[in-house]
Order: sequence, then C-alpha cells, then structure tokens
Amino acid sequence: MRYSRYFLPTLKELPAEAEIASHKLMLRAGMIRKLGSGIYSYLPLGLRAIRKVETIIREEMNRAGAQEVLLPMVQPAELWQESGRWEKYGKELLRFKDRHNRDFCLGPTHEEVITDLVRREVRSYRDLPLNLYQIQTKFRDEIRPRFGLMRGREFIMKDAYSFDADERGAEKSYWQMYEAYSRIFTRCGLDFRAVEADTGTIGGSFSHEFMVLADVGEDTIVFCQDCDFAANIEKAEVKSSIMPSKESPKPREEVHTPGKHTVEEVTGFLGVSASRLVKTIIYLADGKPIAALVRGDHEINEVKLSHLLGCNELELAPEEVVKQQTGAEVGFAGPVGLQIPIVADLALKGMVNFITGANKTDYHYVNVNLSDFKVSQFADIRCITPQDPCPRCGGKLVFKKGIEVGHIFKLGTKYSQSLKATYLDAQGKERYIIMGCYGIGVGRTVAAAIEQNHDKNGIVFPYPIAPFQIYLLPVDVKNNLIAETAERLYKSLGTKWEVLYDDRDERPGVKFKDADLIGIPIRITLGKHLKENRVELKIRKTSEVILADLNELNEKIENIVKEIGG
RNA sequence: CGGGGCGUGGCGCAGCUUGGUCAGCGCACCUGCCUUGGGAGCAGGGGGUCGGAGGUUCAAAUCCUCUCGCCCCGACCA
Repeated sequence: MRYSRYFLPTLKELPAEAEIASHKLMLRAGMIRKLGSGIYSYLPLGLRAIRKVETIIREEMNRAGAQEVLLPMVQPAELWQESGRWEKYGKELLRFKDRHNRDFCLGPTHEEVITDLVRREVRSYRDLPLNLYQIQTKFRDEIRPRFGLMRGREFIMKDAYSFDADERGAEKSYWQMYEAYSRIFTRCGLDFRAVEADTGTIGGSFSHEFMVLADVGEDTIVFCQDCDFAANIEKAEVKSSIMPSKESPKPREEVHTPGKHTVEEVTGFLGVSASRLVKTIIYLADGKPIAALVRGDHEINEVKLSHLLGCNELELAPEEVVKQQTGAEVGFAGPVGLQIPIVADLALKGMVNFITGANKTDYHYVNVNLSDFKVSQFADIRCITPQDPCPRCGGKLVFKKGIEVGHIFKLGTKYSQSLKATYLDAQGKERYIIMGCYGIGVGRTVAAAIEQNHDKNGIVFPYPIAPFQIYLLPVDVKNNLIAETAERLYKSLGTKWEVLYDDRDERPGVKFKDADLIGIPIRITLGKHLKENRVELKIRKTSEVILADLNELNEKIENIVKEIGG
C-alpha cells in the first residue's frame, strides 16, 4: 500500500476525548473515529488489525471443529419473549418497531437466534455435537460506554454456541473452546490469564474469563502464587478461618459520633482499627430491603450476595429507604433493632465487642455482640483480600487488573428448555440439547493488545496482528537512487509481506514519527547508506537497527520475523 | 439514572468573571520559494450562523431559561 494514497489520517495532537493509551493511540494512528457515544468507524488501518485478529480466531475455531455462520442482527421480539429475555434484558436491549408496528431488537447476543435455528434442524443425537460461530456486530445500549473500543455500544464480537447430547459431550466442547481461546490469545501476542468467572444463576464451575493483564482493566483478578488458582474477584470464594476472640463480651454502650459517617471517620474518631467495626449496608433485593453485614476493613461482594439471596436485581437502597428502616441518616445504620432480614459475612462469627451504627443519627454502639441481634444467615458475602489465603491451597494471593477479552460459559439447558430445542437419543427418547456459549470481543482484543504494547512514541503491534508487517521508508523521494530502489523493493517485498510504502514527499522526521506511531513491526529505511547498497532495518519493539545489504535483505527480514514471533 | 466537567474553523485551545475594540492563537490545509535522517523556514491564502432554540439589552461567544451532544466517577458486560 502506498501511503500517499492510503486513508490514514494520523493526529499529531492528543484527542481531548480519550483517557487511556489504547484509545488515544487508536485515534492518533488513524485506526478509528467516533460517530457517537460508544459507536465507532473503523478506518483502513484499524480494520486491518481487526481482520488479523479475526483470521486467527477463524483458524482456531475451525481447527476446534466449529463452523462459521452469520446470523441476523435485527431480531423479532417473539423469540425474545419466548426465552423470557424480552422482559429481563432491560434497557441494554435496543428495541424498535418496523413499519407494521411489530417489535424488534438489535441483537446484543445470539442465543435466541441460534437456538431457534438449531431446534428447527437438529432432530437426532446423530446431528450432535455441533458448534456454530459467527463474527458479527453486536449492539448493547450500555449505560456508560467508555474508553473507545474497550466498551462500545456497537462492537464486533465472535460468538460461538455449542450443542451437545449429554453432559460429558458438553464438558468436552467447553474444554475444546478453552483450548482454542488460549491458543487465540497466545497467537495475538497477549499476556493473559484464564480465570474462573461468575456463572450467574446457573451455577457450577463452568465459566472462565480470559483476562488481558493491564492496569486500565475494569476487572480485578486474583491468582495464587503457589497453585493454579485464578479467579475474578467476583467469584473467588473466601476460605474462612474463624478465630474466636478471647475477649469476653461487654455490655453495649451508645457513643456520640457527630457527623462521622464513613468507616474511616468513625474508627479514626474512636481510635480503633477498621477490623473492629461492622458495616451495615441496606440493599433492595428485587425491591425488598435487606441488611448485609461485613467487617469494616472488608468489601462486600454484590455478586455473591445476589446469588445467596437468589434475586434478579440487587441495588443499594436509596436514602429514603435507609432512613425509613433505620430511623437515622445514612451512615449510622446498625443491626441492633433492625426489622429486616440480616445477612452477615462469615468473618463476623468470631467477633466480639465490635462497633456498629446505632440507628440514630450521630450515634454508634460500641461493644456490640452477636447476641444483640438476630442474623438470618451467615455466608461468604465479601471480596477476598490480599490477607486471605488461597482458597485452594492456602498459598499467597496476588491481585491484578484485567481486561476481559473472552468469556466461555456452559449454558446447560437454559435456552434449549425455554425455546424447546430437543433431539431424540438412541433410545428414541426426547431430550434437551445441552448448550455452551463462547464470546470474544474482537475490537477489545485489539485495544487490549495496544494497551499492553505501546511506548511513548506510539503503538508497538505484536507481529501476528500488525496491520502491516513492513514499513518501507525512503527518506527523500526526490532522490532518484532512493526513489527507484524504494519502488523496486515495494514490488519485490510485496510478494511476501504486507508492506506500507511511505512514498509521501515529506521530510524524514514526519515519516519516522508516523512509522513509530502506527507501530508496524519492521521498518526499512532507505537513506544515506544506500550509496553502499545498504538499507536500515529497524525493529519497532526493541529499537534495534540492523544494516542490511540489498542482496541479503529478504534473508535478514526472515530472521527478524522468526525472532519477533511470526 | 445520580454526581462532576466540556461544547468557539479539521485537531488542540484562549476569550466568558466585568456584554461593545472579539472572531483570535498553535497545528493541519492550499499556492510559491526553500529544505530533506526524528513532526523545518519564509511569504501569501482559504475556512468558524462561537452546539441548538428562546429571552434580556441600543449591543450577546460573553448574562438568563430551555434543549441537544460529548467526556469523566458509580450500578453492566465481550
């Protein structure tokens, strides 16, 4: 590709709208442009990177035995009503009507459509197993789109669905996808971890998220230094080791704590550590108030809590509800005297003489004990902390931030039941098909790769997903020797590699800056050494420069490609 | 949805407090000269109903009201 003819609008200055490195760089490198909040156009360079990732995905999905399909993006409401998600999915589902006033939605995911397709065609156990995937645009009307391609409303996703006759088959399909995903992200040059993930209302241990390690990641993942335990913090169970206190219970006392709402304020005021305090948080679980109790230095885990309560919706109670239930301003809630169900974290079991709110504005209780109120249920409802031991082996835990680029999930018969997708087994008995679903955010994968691979000069594309492999840079196109050699190299190298040929009549500095910015792995510079028939090979990643004779150029390039992971 | 911030040529911004001399700067773009190893220089030039609507006023980018859009912080997810 000739740069002079290529639609590649690079930006010298930082776009004001971008916060994180990948977003800034994708805008500056002319890969994407925003059309509206969470909606982006892919420019040629950005699309090339996306296509590279897609190609890797296709190869690995096909290798794993999956077959590619393409499903509609516009979907009739009837299907969603049948599965029950027309009501459940909420505002993320973008709904609209056609000219006949029939309801439709834009597909945020495709379980309904694929299950409908399969239920019409699959009749026998002989048709199973089956794994179908597509790479397609999804639309989710996200509450808050963010960070460019990291969380868009419209985004490209690879989604796959497996269909099996029995549990064993479903497990096999699941682990095949696990393997395929590991290969895909490895081939994309990413530093990632597969972690155990929340399985929602279905339960079981069959869900993994593929997390690219990056500080800007929106998820916290926790893994063990000593064993292979790795989980999303939402999921990581806390292995409780209750140490009964040796203190003997003292009588409860009310203390004046004017204007002290937060844990820090109260413990600071009373001069005790946060672990002596018990936080009382009022929630609405499907609209009904409940109180959750965790130690002052612990964080409540809402995913665990909502599973425990078995509710669809769990939200922090609004101020009025808190006031009504506690009779006090927010910040002074406590379990003593509360008339709503109380769920307490396991860590409370061993606690004696702790501090809570007094359900009275500007007052707390000290020396509260479990005998002072009634706990409906003790359970693991907090987030694991670095002080906790690994729940598997007791080893030391490490916490990192991750970007979720893939999620695999065993669905079971959730959709085959609601949509009646059945087959006949060898005995002629009708059974529900067992499903799994598997997603990869394609654009997000590119963004995550950039997040992990950039420097102050720009993107440093991992070779396998680089939009071009070689950046051919003649420093002066008015110099006949340079220009003619460049033209010749452009043609010959082009038979083997993808070459971006910077044939612009620009000063060298401009070209160098752009080359660094867009991050093509190998740069070939034609300049002052050309008189001796030599060119410069520069490796973007290491900044290493190699002088190469023209007649040994191909060989040298091949060596570099081998080195940097072709 | 709650909280915070921002909308001024393509991009980045100043001007707004205290209305008039305010349509301005840098980059980009066009023409010419010159220059060619890390975003050169000189000269000339094009481009903006100041997000939109309404209002106050002799006079509004500036003050008031409404509205639309975007970004950031919290509940979702690839």
